[in-house]
Amino acid sequence: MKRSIHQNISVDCVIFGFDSSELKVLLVERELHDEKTGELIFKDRTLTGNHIYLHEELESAARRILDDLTGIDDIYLEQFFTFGSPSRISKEKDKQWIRSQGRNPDEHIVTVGYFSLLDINRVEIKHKDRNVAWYPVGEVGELGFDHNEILDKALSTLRDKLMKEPLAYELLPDKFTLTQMQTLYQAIMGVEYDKGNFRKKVAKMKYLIPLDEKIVGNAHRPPRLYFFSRDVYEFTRKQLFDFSV
Amino acid sequence: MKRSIHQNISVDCVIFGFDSSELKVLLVERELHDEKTGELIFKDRTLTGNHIYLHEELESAARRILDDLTGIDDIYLEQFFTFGSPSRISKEKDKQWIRSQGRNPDEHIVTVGYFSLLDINRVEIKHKDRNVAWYPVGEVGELGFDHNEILDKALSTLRDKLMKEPLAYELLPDKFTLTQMQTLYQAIMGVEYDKGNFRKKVAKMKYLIPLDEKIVGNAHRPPRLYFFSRDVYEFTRKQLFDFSV
DNA sequence: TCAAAAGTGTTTCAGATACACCCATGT
DNA sequence: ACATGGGTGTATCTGAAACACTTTTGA
Repeated sequence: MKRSIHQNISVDCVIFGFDSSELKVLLVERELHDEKTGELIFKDRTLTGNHIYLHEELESAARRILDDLTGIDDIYLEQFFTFGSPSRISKEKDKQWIRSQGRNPDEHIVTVGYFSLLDINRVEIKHKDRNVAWYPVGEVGELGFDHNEILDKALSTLRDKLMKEPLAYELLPDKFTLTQMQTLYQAIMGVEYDKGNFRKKVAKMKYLIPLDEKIVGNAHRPPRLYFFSRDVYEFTRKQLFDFSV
Repeated sequence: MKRSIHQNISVDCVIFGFDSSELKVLLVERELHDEKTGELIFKDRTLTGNHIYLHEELESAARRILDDLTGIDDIYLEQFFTFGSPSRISKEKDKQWIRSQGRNPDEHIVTVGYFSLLDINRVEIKHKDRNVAWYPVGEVGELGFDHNEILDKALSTLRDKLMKEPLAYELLPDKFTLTQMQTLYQAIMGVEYDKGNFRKKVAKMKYLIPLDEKIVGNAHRPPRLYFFSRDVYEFTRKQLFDFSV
């Protein structure tokens, strides 16, 4: 069965990953070749996105894209902003690209931005027909369409949320060390934290549970592993809520 | 010149106002009458919204709605979420209503939510063909479509933003007293604040500038008037930014 | 002169910050 | 034994919160 799509509505996904030192984003390579000569006209990168189907939930459309790309279906996902400027497609190369896809570059397409967080090591990126790779968020260069703007907005939303919710575990392995976690916070927030104070804060978060396991073979004192307990988190959140005012 | 519209994309505006004691929202009355008998089938309220034009900025579409309704064109406006569930139009009366407008209730319409803040006394609501009125946010009842959900999301976004930015002045008259401001915060946040502590905080906000003017005739000690200086605000924000790590 | 709202000052307490120090491991 | 990152403890400072108090007006 073939489903019809919304011509004017798409979803773009900003997929963040963390590789133990840097925050990275998943980008798709875009190459335009001359139809006749096969000569390369340009080569750059874009976020991953797609049109939504008629009668499809926005979030489902985003999950569909993520699943296609990563094969994982339980990824953290969050809508952050909708971009609908008519000048979203204004650069000449974007128009060329759209024409090469048999589509009309003068269409006015509104796109709903989602960002997702995942442990970079969980994923074996599916190549399919296009090249997909991780890029440090600070070194993405000029992306296609308005995707630099979309990435920036995703990043600032991520920073805001990270200050309010313990999202770090979404980007880290199931078991992680506090140094990994601190590095992650520093990479995303762009600031340095005091080790002692950072750990004191974590100690107050009862949903970050220390294990007896340790990592050995580091040529240093082996660090303790922690994991995030969703149960405890939900429970303490409810408690907080109940007693507020 | 007639502009074509996007069939599947609309903008909904949650317009907040404050009347010196309560937070209110602007709603449009919706009445459906039987075509033949003229008998009233139902009567309820909805937010204000409309389809966007092809090649129109989302924010412009929202401003167009606001301007039509209030005649004011410099209103604070902020996108907060996009609603695209295919079940947005599922209640029978919503379908009836849409049919009565000559439209198809099975269309899948994605709507971008904006909320705006304005001094309730600035506005002389234009009636046009429909009844428009202010309702306390806690007493809106069951709205049409998914508009209760949209209103809730707008409210929680407003609360979040109010904790980070001095938005209060958007809802207050140009000159306002600190008691008015405190009442506003309490109305929106749903908590009580200590008078002394509230004023201490305000004293630290250099962009809230006390005037020599006072309001007389209150049968009490006349309160001092304050106003919000955007210039000072921008300046101190930049300063803060410059010195942050 | 009294009621009521405007406005100020003081004390206390929790949490943030800075920073010094000890611990465990591989080389 | 020592370098290095892991991990803990303590002193200080800031700001939030609680609350008592004074001031100014109209009635």
